[in-house]
Amino acid sequence: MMRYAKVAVPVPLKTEFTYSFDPDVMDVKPGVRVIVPFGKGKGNVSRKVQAYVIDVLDSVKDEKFEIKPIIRVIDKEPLFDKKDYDLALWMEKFYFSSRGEILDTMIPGGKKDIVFGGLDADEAIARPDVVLSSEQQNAVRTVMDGKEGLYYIFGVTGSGKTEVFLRCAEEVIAQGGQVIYLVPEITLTHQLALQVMKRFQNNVAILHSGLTDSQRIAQWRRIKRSEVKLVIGARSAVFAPFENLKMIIIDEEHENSYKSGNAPRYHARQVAQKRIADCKGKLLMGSATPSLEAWHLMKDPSKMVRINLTHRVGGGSMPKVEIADMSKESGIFGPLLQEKMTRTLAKGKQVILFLNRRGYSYYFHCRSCGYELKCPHCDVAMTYHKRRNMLQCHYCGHMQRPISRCPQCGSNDVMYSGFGTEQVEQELTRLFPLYRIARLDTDTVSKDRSTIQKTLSDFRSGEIQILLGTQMVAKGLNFPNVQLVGIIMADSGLLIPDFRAEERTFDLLVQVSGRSGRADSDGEVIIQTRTKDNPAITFAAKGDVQHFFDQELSIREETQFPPFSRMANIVFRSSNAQAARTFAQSVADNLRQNGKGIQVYGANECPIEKIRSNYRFQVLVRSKNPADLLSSLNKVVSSVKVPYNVAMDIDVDPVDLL
DNA sequence: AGCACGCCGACT
DNA sequence: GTCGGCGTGCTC
Repeated sequence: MMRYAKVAVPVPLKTEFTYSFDPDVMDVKPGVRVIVPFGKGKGNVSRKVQAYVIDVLDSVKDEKFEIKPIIRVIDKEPLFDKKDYDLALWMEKFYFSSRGEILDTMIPGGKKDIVFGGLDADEAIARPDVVLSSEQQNAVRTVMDGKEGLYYIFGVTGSGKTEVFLRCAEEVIAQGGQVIYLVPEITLTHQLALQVMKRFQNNVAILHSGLTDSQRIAQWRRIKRSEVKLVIGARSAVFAPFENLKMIIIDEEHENSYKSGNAPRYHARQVAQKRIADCKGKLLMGSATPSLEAWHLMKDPSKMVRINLTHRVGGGSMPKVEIADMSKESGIFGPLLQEKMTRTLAKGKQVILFLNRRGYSYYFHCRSCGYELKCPHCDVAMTYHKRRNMLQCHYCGHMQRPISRCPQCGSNDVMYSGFGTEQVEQELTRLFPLYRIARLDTDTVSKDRSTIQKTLSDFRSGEIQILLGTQMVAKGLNFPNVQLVGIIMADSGLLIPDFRAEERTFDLLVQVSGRSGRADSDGEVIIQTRTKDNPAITFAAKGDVQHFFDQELSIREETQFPPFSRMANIVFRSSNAQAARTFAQSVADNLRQNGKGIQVYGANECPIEKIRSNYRFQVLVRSKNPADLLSSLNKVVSSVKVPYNVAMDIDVDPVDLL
């Protein structure tokens, strides 16, 4: 007798599909993965996809479609249970994704996080015998003796948050609980993994990017069988299927990598909150620069308990920060930074330089007709890479030969302007010919992974004196001999049309500054900027984190931006601009008419109007009440029919609006 | 999403 | 004449 299985397929369809199987031949039960034929495939044969078994039925009412048989069963034992599935359903409602795609994200072996990493850990995992400062001890006690709920370790860079996290984890485990420890993608390295492994021995499972699918599944099973008590991993580790979960730790809570950029656009912090509420556990987060969402919650201790760590533990103190006004300068290095570099290097100390742009130069611009060169597929300027002698689009990767005359009017009066790390490196070799310089950005690293480790160990040993890089040098580095950090262009992120531009700039400045003076009291930071009065810059220079966040928070309150409202960004994309615009407009109208308690903006072009030859429009929806936002979106989304040539992507709680 | 089918333009 | 562009439809 045939039986039937309801399965979820990893496609953006919110329906479950029914397949048949012979129970004498196959052991199909809820929670296992199966391979099923699905839709049309190459050469008229259905394509085979991995699907997730939700339910098993004895009979099925007469359906008008053909029921195909399951091809094979992948797992002997279930990989997910009712609780995991319930979480998937919660996410389906919350993030407007499909259960199939969500399960595919939750469970290893499906879609994997594309992770790029390899830096040293910020605060090397201390030996367990290390003596905690009284602040740290107090932090551990506050968390462990408190009741279930949300806790935040707000501590300056280098204040020993990691050690507090690990002590709390140890205590929870000692009490029989299980712990998930989330770190930003970039932090999860072999080194950190080894150290955590040493400390927690065989009680730990590490979900990192280097694992193969089968290794990931093996780790997942160990978690499910409670063979381990601690999981450490990036964003998706928040789904680790512990039966007795009691604590989730989120290190560097403000990091954007906790928000997924595609398919189920979930935020790990949000999912963590949900899981913690369900299991009555504790959510422990920490950062030197909290997200405004967290900062807002901390204002009310009944919602989130804030614990301050005010001192550096490595013997260093906070660096002295100076702003260098570049509004009247034309070069890359102003006199102040150049002079400080000369002095620092002469003392035998090291320098880190930060610039958030790679490549050689940015804008190709014709001075006679005003033409600006853009990528043919994207609404983005092409970047010139000198070593490769190529123009490259940093969005789609398109490359073309550089040009020397204007393609529009033929004039030779053209120029490239704006500089990136490649040009800075060239300038450095000219200015400081006696020192060894290394550049760390995706261009120098993508070649192979070992270069990054080599560069860092050469820097640590002092063989390299100047380390120049993008985001990659902004966080996670802890080099005691670094006494000067130079931020070459602090305002580069402020021009982006996004309500979080200042918050992000501030975070970055504080984090980069934190690389200086880790081991002594003479650390210095020079912030070069053309907008010296911007609050993100002035507050970062003063190291005044609290006042910046308070001020930013009151602006958000006045303007009713998050965290004082909830937002969704609906993006419509199509190779046919008119189709995208028309449909976006109709959804916007529909929302205005049928939504309740929401504000609707648009439809408008996205700030980046075109990416990969897709024209993009957006509708922004916002509400004071998250339930109104979700129900309005739900009502409209389920009633509209998305045209076949338009893709609609709903991003709830977006981290950027580009 | 991913793929096939089917109908119109410009090319070895 | 065919190759291939993208508009349309469907997935148990």
